[in-house]
Amino acid sequence: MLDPKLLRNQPDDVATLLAHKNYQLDVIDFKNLEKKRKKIQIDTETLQAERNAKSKQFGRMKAAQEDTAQLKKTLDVMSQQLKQAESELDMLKKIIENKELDIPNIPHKSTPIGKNETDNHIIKHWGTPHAFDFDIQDHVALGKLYGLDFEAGSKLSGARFTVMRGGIATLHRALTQFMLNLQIKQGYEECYTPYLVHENALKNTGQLPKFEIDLFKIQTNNETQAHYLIPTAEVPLTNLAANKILDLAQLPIKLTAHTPCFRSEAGSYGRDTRGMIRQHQFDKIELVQITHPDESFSALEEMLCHAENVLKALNLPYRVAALCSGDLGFSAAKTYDLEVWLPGQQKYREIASISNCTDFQSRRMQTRFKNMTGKIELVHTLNGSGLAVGRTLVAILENYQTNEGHIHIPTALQPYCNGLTILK
RNA sequence: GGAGGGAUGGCUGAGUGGUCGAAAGCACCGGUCUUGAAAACCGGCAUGGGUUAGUAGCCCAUCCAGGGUUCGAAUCCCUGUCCCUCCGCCA
Repeated sequence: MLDPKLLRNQPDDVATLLAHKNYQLDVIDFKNLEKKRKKIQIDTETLQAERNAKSKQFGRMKAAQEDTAQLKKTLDVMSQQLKQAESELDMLKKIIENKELDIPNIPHKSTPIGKNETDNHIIKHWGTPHAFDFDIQDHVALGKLYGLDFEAGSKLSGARFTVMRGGIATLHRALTQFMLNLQIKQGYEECYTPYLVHENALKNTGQLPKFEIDLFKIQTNNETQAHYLIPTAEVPLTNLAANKILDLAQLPIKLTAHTPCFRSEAGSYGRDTRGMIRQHQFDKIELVQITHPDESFSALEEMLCHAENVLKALNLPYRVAALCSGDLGFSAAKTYDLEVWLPGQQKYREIASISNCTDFQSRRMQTRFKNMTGKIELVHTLNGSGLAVGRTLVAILENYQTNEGHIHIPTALQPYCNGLTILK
């Protein structure tokens, strides 16, 4: 959520910034609602103050055994008026709050302005795509040889589900362990969290109320409150700090977790239907940092390095994109994407996304800290992949293939593979 | 699944209808004392919102959440959530 004061005091400036994110803020509507709110709130609070004063007087008179009949009459009337005023105010506040929950974070000034992914800035390349002197295969053809079973996945659960067996399953598991260990070494605390969360957790990180369609919702018969499958571990990890006032000394908090992620992929029909690039369920190592507001942009650079180090250790060529304003996610002020080279597609494909959400999430979930002067301030939250496991597996299959259709296992993963060095 | 107990400020914990935003202790901050520190003593110390030029003042709200009773609710009633203890079941 944006700072309501900023929205109130400089709605036109905010609208301009949001336009860069392809979001149109209805300034006139907003100003009108605010004007109404202000009037009703002042009226209501004045009435409340009067009621409070008279009620106290009532108590005093009662204690002194004076006659309170006249005063009670006045208070009866006031009480009725108040009920109406309060409910009117509540309704208006709800309307405004619901609108505010739909407004995305504003892009940071270092985020390049642009319409869509074609305007992203490629800021760096690492490694060179391997030149193969034979006809290469894509991960679908290669994976099938070693236990990647798309048919079994769709038989069990439909499109966009995959079963992994044998060598592929080992490689996938080795990747998660390798990545987790690396992130722990880079200073993150390893966590295991629930994969089902309440609506509120998703509201805090910005997936709800706007993007419910992207989520899997679980509703059992005897439950009053639904659960949602997490679309990313960003949700449980970031929410660990919800409703807390942290000590300055606790910052930054650095967390990592290996979890499955569940996404309905509504609106991406027909995209990436082949292979395991876009699945309803995939594993990811997530990184989260909770930082002092002054430190968040340096933390973003640091997290980018932490993600890059995974690809470097696996010797996979990649590039880094600074997302333009129009391609930014809902909660992000600035985002870097890591794109790995996929020989099978002759393309760089997103394998990690690292974002600074500034105070957008912390305001929603009330995560604050006491600064040096004892004043309470909102923290900044960041999240990033370290990395998406399924897509890394795809990259390894395609980048490490041989003429015979074998797969070399990267040295960094071999300690986790029970002596396996090659899939053949 | 059955039976009971509970949820109060950063923490512990008192408070069963009015003057309670809330005792006390701990923690924290400032001061006195001290060569310095500790101890002791004195003082300060909840959050959100509104108004405002204001991190001044004033006002409103908040004692798990949502409803209700009442002129008035931390306190009484209803519903929900979460936690704890015992029994049952269970990886």
